[in-house]
Amino acid sequence: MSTDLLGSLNPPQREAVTHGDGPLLVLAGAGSGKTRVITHRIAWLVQQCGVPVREILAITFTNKAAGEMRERISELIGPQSSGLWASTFHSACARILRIEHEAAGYDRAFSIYDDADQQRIMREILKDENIDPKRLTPRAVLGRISAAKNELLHPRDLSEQAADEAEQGMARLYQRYQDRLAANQAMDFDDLLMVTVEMLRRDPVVRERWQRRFRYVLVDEYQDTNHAQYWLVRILAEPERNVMVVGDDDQGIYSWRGADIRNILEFKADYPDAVTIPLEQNYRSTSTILEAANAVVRNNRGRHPKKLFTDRAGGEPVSVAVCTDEHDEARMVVREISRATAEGHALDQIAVFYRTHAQSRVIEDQLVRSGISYQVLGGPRFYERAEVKDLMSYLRVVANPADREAFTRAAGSPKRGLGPAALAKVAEAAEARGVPMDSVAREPDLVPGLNASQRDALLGLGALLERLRDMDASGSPPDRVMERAIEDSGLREALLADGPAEAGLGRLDNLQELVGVAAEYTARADEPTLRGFLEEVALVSAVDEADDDGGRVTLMTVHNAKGLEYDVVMVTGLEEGLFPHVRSIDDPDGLEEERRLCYVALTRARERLLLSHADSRALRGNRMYAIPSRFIEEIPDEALGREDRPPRGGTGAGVSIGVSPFDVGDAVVHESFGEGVITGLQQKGRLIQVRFDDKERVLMADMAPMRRLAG
DNA sequence: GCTTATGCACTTTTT
DNA sequence: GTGCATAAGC
Repeated sequence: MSTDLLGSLNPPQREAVTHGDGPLLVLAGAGSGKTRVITHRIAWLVQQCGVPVREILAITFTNKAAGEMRERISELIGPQSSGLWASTFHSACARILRIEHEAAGYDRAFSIYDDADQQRIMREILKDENIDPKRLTPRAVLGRISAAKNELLHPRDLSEQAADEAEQGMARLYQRYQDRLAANQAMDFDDLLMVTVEMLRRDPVVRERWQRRFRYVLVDEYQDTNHAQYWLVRILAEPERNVMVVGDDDQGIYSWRGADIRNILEFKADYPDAVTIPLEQNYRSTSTILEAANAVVRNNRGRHPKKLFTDRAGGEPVSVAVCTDEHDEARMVVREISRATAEGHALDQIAVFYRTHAQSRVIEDQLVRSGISYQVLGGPRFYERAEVKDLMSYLRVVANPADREAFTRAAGSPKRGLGPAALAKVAEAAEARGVPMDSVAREPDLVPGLNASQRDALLGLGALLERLRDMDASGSPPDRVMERAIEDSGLREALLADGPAEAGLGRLDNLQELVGVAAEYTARADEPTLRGFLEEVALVSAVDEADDDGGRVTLMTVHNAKGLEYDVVMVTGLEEGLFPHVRSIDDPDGLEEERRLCYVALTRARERLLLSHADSRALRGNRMYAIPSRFIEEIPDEALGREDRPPRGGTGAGVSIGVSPFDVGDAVVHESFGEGVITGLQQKGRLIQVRFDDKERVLMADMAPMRRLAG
């Protein structure tokens, strides 16, 4: 068996798999078989070292990756693999917290709040604080709170560090937000990590229990871990230090989410005796694709120098499509998909990438017209659909009576005459008595100021929730509870009654699908519970929702593409200001992250890589002129299969056009936008920012129909 | 309380 | 061009 386990591995892979105890850092380049190394190492630990499967914790970036890992390990070691913990950081923490909820200070049935829940709460807090939501958006505040949590900072820490009034205010908003979550027995995504880490730090009994439990910790995509995740790994691995981290500093693309690339760059400092093993042989891409990707990322400083190689010599040249605008680009995408399928590539082996979600619509339009079936990752998600959230809110409040957000949503849908004003009264009455909203609902006479029909509606809702809770308590599976909720709440009736029949039916189908998901969960789980189901649903990611056997082309942002691979990859919108994005273009670190993002995109391709850019693109309603991304310039001509670049648009790309005729402060007049003032130059004057009456635009210096005003 | 109309902000990336 | 939030009307 051991020969089987190692036979398919190259020497460095084998070294990583058979590494003894102690810290191990695997620097795994793109496509170097890191998943293989992790799965085989787990099998090795179990079979050769006699490590019980339940003592291994494997952390992956998505639930889908975790599922695939479990599958592959099961192929290696058989049914005992079912005892393995392979999950994301967030899922692992949620699971630990359900068990240790008392030590953590939460109900066992705590709710997990998603982005929409967070926004709603923050909007209300800002309103209550009389803060103009235009001056300070809920999103911005939540971003700051998230950053603080990732650094394991509490409101009081923020308050102590505050340098001015504004920061003091932020600390206050953070505190109010936490109070609100606590009142609902709820955690947001960041809390899952932070609460777990703090519990482990605070409580030696709990800490030792989990340290003994997980004697081996393996972490994938380590370059994208944040401070909280870093500490979680460090604490769990502390006594025995059997920690293996796998990552690639060239693929760190989540710094904006608190990921700290230093975690991987400084692993050796944390664990001086760590063994470092580089995996540099790429098994995925042709050498041409690899050459292009390497050439781009080589322009970054502050990275582990490495040289990926492959023995898949040659391959098709990387091609660059120059399009007139985004519609032209979309048609090109369709043509290339048709060409690839005609040449024998399956649709599910073709992917289209873009920097921002907004770019997907135009491409989707063309795909629909051509009848090519596709899926969009991270678009409007199933679990974010209104009717799905409505149904989920019934289940959430059944599982966690303290969850007022869920109660409020359930009460409002379907319409039963309970509006915001009435529900505020219910919340107030619940607050005053210190009981959940639905126990107030069962005694509506306690709520002052309601009319008779509202009291009836509340009574009915309270009774329904009680029935559903009884079902759950007596062991009815989640899908049965759900069916009852759809019927008795009137959701079904409301969906059938309102709007065009097809729309209502479509939404009802979504609810049926949700019931199906629950039934599937019930069949699969060891101990199916409503709580367990809700948790699973709360933690699904965009990539988890993808299906890869549908025979469809997949569209996604480059961020979503991490860890995936396709025969044919198209990277669209490679334009200055879009990719690299304007928001990072003037910041050296931001620009390097954009470049890593580009590296991730290019290295997803196995056989064929197509890049495209458009001369003009409609953005936020107005049309912008664009020049090709510098990342295209960074790809050597040989990889593009040509000695000379084709001439384009008068001036050759990559050729300096000399001194811009415009300078900051110049007054100008544009053929269609009228008079304006130059406010900035980018790209050595090739791009100019102009402030017109209505808004600021970025134009190409040598193409815009514009001249300086004399004077 | 609910439905419809208008305006305005949106677009970086997400567990 | 869109979707969302607030405002006005029923």
